[in-house]
Amino acid sequence: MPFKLIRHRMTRQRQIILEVLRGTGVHPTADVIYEQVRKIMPQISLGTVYRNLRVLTENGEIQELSYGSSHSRFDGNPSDHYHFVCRECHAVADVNLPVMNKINTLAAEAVNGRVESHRLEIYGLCAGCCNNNLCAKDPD
Amino acid sequence: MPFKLIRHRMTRQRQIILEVLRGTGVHPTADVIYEQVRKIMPQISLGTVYRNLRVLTENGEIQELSYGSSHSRFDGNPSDHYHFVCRECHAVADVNLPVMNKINTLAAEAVNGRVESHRLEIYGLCAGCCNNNLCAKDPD
DNA sequence: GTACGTGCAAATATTTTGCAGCAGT
DNA sequence: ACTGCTGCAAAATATTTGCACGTAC
Repeated sequence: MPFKLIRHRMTRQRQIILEVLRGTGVHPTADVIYEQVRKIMPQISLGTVYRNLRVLTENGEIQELSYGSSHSRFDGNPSDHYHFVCRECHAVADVNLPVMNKINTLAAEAVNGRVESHRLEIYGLCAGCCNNNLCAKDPD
Repeated sequence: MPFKLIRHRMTRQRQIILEVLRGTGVHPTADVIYEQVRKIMPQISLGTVYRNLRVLTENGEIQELSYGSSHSRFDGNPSDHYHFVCRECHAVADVNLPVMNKINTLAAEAVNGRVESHRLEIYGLCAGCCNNNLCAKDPD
């Protein structure tokens, strides 16, 4: 038997992590999630947060986003959608733009292999950073 | 004077790193670049490779790509283009698809702030992994 | 009862940085 | 000569993991 079916359990830790992620509009990093969850369950460990984020991602209940280099961010909304990333404060927000399935069709002609999905990120300045006079200047 | 102009020097190390990046079709990680450069200049240090990758990225001479979580990859082609990422072997390849500027226009209407650019990644199975019978199965 | 999950702490992996001497312009 | 750059090694960051005990099912 090459594959073993793991029967995941819904522990209190996993449940709280999921609730925190679903209840926030920002797309927090693992340690921000850790801090949030600790307010509800102070004894949780960071390792548990990472393990659960992995399990939830593999289950398709949340999604992992990685922009810039360093740390990952997580999104409690598992459905396919696009993101906006602020080049100044690095905030990540959902973009209210329909998913363009046509991109997969177009890409399939240009790629040697099988196209399954795509990921689109919009970059720029968020409203907050824009108001800090940054929008007066040209982009770097 | 809030900004200081740094006058970068073209050292032999920087030059070799740039040549290695421009001479490869793959999009290598920092330590792969390090190994390549060491064949030409064995005494170079990993810290120098990281410092130069940063400077070159800031200068717009190369670009940094980050998919999945862990390590960054670098692309010796600084012009705007899209990438294909294999979900199995994580190889990254250029996609021969024109840049769709219209996406910025569309996004500008859906975003609160200033849209400057976008990044598009196509996901799927590369030709090699496809041939390993993986294309017979449905995606996970 | 079984075996997945947890907290803790140590281990990994990746990237950054302080420092004294080196080298591009 | 000025100041950025280098190699080295240590530090900082982010994430993973071994282990013994705990708990969902």
